[in-house]
Amino acid sequence: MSRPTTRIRRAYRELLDHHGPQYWWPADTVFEMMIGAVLVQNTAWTGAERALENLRGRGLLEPRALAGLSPSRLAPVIRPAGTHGVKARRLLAMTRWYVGHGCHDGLGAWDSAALRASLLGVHGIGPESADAILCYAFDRPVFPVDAYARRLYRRLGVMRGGEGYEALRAMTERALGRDAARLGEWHALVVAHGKAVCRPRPLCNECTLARSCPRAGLG
DNA sequence: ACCCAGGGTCATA
DNA sequence: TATGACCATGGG
Repeated sequence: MSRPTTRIRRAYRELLDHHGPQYWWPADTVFEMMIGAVLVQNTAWTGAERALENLRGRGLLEPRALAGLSPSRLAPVIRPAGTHGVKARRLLAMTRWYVGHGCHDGLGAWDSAALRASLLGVHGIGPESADAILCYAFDRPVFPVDAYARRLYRRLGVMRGGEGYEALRAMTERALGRDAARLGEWHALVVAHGKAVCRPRPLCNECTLARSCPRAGLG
């Protein structure tokens, strides 16, 4: 039995070899990435992407433009992302925060801990969204722990059972190093693997981590 | 007709 | 702190 850090490093190598670089996060600007992080919550990326295109077509990927909208005007625009009522409020809260703190230039100088704490104070931004934003938009070395990561870690045997979000995040950052690009790549690979293996059935037969899928019937 | 998807908030015990 | 209801569309 190897140590958790060793297993995670080995899995990283396997998934990178098998799936290749994922080139995440798909966004042209910091603000667009942040919008995507909210839109994709508990939703397939295809829906978030449609909502994003609707926003783009109306010039609403500009913070100032978006900030001028009411929730009831914004909601129908992002409808394909699902839960559009709550997401409209969340996007506006996040936009107010972003503009109010000087956008990217004003926020870039903050240290990671302060930036994280501030993000968590925004309505609609929880641990995973905050860490995704830190990692992909602000290039900070943090790992966003999602449902796919929990499933994979369980099957890799690096979890005993009730580890919380912070424990898994710390474990991963210890295993892969405090490197934003590497942690971001790992998060993307974990999602790619989860989607390939778990839906609708194992599509990823040659992947040696196929047994990490709870629905694969392999354990 | 289900089940789920790159979560988070809020109320309740 | 720990569950559970709720949000809501689109694809399998």
